[in-house]
Amino acid sequence: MTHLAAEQSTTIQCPHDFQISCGNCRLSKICLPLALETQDVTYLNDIIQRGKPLQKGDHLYRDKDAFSAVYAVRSGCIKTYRITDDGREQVTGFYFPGEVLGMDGISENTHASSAKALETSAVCEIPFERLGELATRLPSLQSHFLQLMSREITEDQQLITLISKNSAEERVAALMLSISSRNARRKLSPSNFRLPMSRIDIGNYLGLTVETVSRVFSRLQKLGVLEVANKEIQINDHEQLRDLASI
Amino acid sequence: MTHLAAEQSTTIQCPHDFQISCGNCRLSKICLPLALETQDVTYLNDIIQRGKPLQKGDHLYRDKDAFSAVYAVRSGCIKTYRITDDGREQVTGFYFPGEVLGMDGISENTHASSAKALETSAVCEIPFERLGELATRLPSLQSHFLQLMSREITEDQQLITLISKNSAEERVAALMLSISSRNARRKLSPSNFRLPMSRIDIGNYLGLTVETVSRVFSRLQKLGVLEVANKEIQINDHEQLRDLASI
DNA sequence: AGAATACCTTGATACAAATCAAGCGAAGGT
DNA sequence: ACCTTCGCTTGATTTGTATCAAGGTATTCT
Repeated sequence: MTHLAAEQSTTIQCPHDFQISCGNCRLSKICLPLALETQDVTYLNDIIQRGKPLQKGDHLYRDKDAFSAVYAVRSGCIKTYRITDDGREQVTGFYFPGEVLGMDGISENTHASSAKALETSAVCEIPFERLGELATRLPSLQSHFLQLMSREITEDQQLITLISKNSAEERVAALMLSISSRNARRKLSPSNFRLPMSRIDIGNYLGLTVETVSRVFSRLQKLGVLEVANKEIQINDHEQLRDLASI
Repeated sequence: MTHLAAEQSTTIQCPHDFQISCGNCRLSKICLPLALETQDVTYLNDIIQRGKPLQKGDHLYRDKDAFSAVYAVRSGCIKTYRITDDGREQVTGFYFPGEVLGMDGISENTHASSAKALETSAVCEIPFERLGELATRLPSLQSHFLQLMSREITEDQQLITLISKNSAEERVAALMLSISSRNARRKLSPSNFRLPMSRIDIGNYLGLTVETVSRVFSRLQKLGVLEVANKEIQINDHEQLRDLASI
């Protein structure tokens, strides 16, 4: 939760880069109003702490940790998850650069889930208290933050629907399309990407076992919809994939 | 969305009653800070519109409707749901008196789900714009509203976990326990209540078919955990029900 | 009151995904 | 370089829930 030393800020520049590299992404909803209304970007540096570097497997926060900040992903990928009473893991989300996580801690002042880096990642810490102070002065910041939370709600509800109404094939196809479109938003290839998460994580997110996920990938490959080489995914036919996802 | 005529305010008094009858419930999180900080309850009347009466089957809002307010349930029960691409219904929540719904509309300015009364109900309309204005002046109101949204997120994530990791029996048991504890919060019997929703709704909420829900109720009754007479539920053994829900 | 309709229950069967099992390849540690 | 571990794939079998089917009960409407 501490400010990182100055010499690290050269490699992880935050938050300036966001506005340049992610002008159209989720995070811009927080950064942009600040920049626009104050006409002073240094203001941003004041509220958003410099990037926290995380190694693969590091926890950003754990279930029951005190809540003090939300986090914007700068690079890499973070998964959030809960552990059920019988010890199994439920992945509740994958967060890519430009996306914000940690809002689950607001209601009880402790986090209701854990967040773990799936690969070497950097996040920006946005101290909640200062965000609150600032929001009272900048109504647009407040409304953008509410939008962020509301989006989290609708996305969770989409996942509920996906899990309870769709087949294994539809679920996997939908996730691939989701990652694809999030890549597109980041100006990356929507057809060619590396999955940062394991098959187990995918299964735990979609309510499936590893074996089923693996079989679905094989089936989709046999159909020619996509090619999969371990973690490398190449989508050959977006149209057909959308049909299979029935979205 | 309009203020109701004055003569109706005698039967549906709002929001005074909330603070008396639901001092410990969710809604208090919105009402109380207002009352405490202003020392003037009429202030509340200014922001919270008088109750909207709804008949069974009436819609409070529909998917894609313009978003202008959130709603606090005053009496009755409201379900929220989405329609999937193939026409099936996914119930995303049941809202009892003292609970707030409609936050899904904030991100896109249109509702992402529909809300329908399961029985004769009354709700309070809380115009979002005025809530926002007021929140900039009352930081505690703002933080309470954020808490409300955060709780919605954690509850949705609990449902995700329930659906993807638990058996039919566990899901139904968990729902019964949830309704039971929400009744307790309203000072109603936690052991004896009437279900406002149909078996179909329960199934659509828990990701099960009607038949499975019905079979589970029969099984639980055979075990002596609860007694079910159509919509009347009597929980005989909370302990055992918790075990069955594995919560 | 009686008919029509919606809702609920129970049984038989089918099926998709879980589980059990085994082998393979890549990565990490000594 | 070898061994161990972890992650991924594929096959055989089991199982929980969906589906199909039919009858019963409550509710609504005329």
